[in-house]
Amino acid sequence: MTKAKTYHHGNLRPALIAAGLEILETEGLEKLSLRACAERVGVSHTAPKNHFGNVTGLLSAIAAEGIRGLTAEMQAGLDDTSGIGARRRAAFRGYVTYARAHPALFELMFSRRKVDFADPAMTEPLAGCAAVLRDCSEGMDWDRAGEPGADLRAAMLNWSLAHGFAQLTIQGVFDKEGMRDFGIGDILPGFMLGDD
Amino acid sequence: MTKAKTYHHGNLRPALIAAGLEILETEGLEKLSLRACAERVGVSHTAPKNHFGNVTGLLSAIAAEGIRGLTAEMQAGLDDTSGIGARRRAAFRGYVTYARAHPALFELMFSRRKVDFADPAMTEPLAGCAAVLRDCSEGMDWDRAGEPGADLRAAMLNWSLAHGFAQLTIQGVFDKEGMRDFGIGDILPGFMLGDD
DNA sequence: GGGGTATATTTACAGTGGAAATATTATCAT
DNA sequence: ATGATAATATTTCCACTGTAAATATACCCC
Repeated sequence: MTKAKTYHHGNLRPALIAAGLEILETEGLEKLSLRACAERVGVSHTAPKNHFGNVTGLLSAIAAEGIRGLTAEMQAGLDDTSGIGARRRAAFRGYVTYARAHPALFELMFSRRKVDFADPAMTEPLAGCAAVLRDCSEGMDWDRAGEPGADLRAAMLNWSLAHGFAQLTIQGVFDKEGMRDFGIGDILPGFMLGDD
Repeated sequence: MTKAKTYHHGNLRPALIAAGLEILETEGLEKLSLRACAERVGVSHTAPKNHFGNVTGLLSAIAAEGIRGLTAEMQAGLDDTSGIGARRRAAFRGYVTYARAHPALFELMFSRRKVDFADPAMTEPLAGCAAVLRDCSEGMDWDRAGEPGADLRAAMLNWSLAHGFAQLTIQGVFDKEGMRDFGIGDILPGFMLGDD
C-alpha cells in the first residue's frame, strides 16, 4: 500500500489535509504549519504552493473538513430526533460535542486570521453548517415569530449560544471562573428551548 | 514632554502595553509581535523580557487591559439601567459593542494560544468580568430558578450568547451567511430577556 | 564612593512563510 | 513513438518571528 517514493507524490492535496488534521489532533494548533504538514507527508515545504497557493489556502482546506465534521455531528443528532425543542437541544449538543472533541481544529475553523471564509473550499461547507442551524431553529416560538427574518434571527441566536459556549469552554475561560462543572445541557432551560 | 533617549527607558512596562494596544487598533492582531512593540517604543527586542518574561506575558498584559475595557463597557450600560431584562440587554450591548469596536483586541483577549488566563495580570480582570455577568444574570426567571447553581448557569448562558454573537460577527461568519444585517438587539426576543 | 541589582543591548540561533529559479514527470497532439 | 507543453516538486534564498546567553549601562541603597 505504501507507495515507493517518487518525485511526484500523486495525491498530495488530500495527503496534506490529512497530515494537517493529524497534527491538530496530536500536537495542537501551535504546531500546525505549512512546513510541518509538508514534512509529515515527506515533501518539500514549497510543494503545497502548487495545490493551495499559500498557507491560508492549506489551512482553509483543513478547516473546511472541520466544518463538515461539525455539521455531520449536528445532523447525526437531528436525524433521530423530532420536536422543536429536542432538535434544538440535539444540535447544541452536537456542536459542543464536536468542539470539545477537536478543540484545536475547532479553534482553527473560526479563526479569520488563519482561514479565508471566502475560499472556495470553505463556502460550501459553511453554507451547509448554517443551513442545519437554520433548519433546527425554524419555528422557534419567540415573540417575534412570523416577522420577516424571524427564522434567520432564531438561527443566529442558536448559533451564537452554541458557539459562545463551545468557545469559552474550549479556551478554558469557564474553568477559571468556577463554571467548569456545568455542561451545555445545564445552561439550556426548558422555557427557552420549548418542550420537545 | 518627549524624553531624551536614555539607556534605561524608565517606564517600559506600561509603554509596551500601550504600544501593543496601538498596534492592535491600527494594524491588527497579525502585526502584534514582541519585536513590533519594542520597536515602537524604541527599545531592543529583548528588553521586554525583563518585565514580561516572554511574549505570552506581554500579550497577557495587553489582553488584561482589554478585559478591563470590556467590563467597563458593560458596567457603563448597567449603571443607569434598572430592571432584569433591561440590564441584561445593556450588558449584551456593551459586550458586543466593545468587541466590534476593538475586534483585534477582543480576538486576542480570548485566545488561549496567545494569552495565559492564569497569568496574575489576567486573573483579577477576568474575575471582574465574570462578576458583572453574574450580577446582570441574577434572578433570570427560567424554569430552574432557585436550584443550586442557577445563577451561575444563567451567567454562563448570557456570557455564551454574547460571546458567540460577538465572535461570529467579528470573524465575519455571519457576513457570509446572509446574517449581516441583524444586530444583537435583533436576536434578543423579549421572552428570553424578560421585560424590564 | 562603592557594590549589588535592575534594566537594556548585542549577538546568535532555530523556527516560520514566501519568492524565484530549476528539475522532474505527466499529458496530449501529432 | 516523439516532442512540446503543462503540472508538480525541489533547491536556495530572504525577511520575519521568539528565545537564550553574554555583555553593557544606570539606578539605589548602604
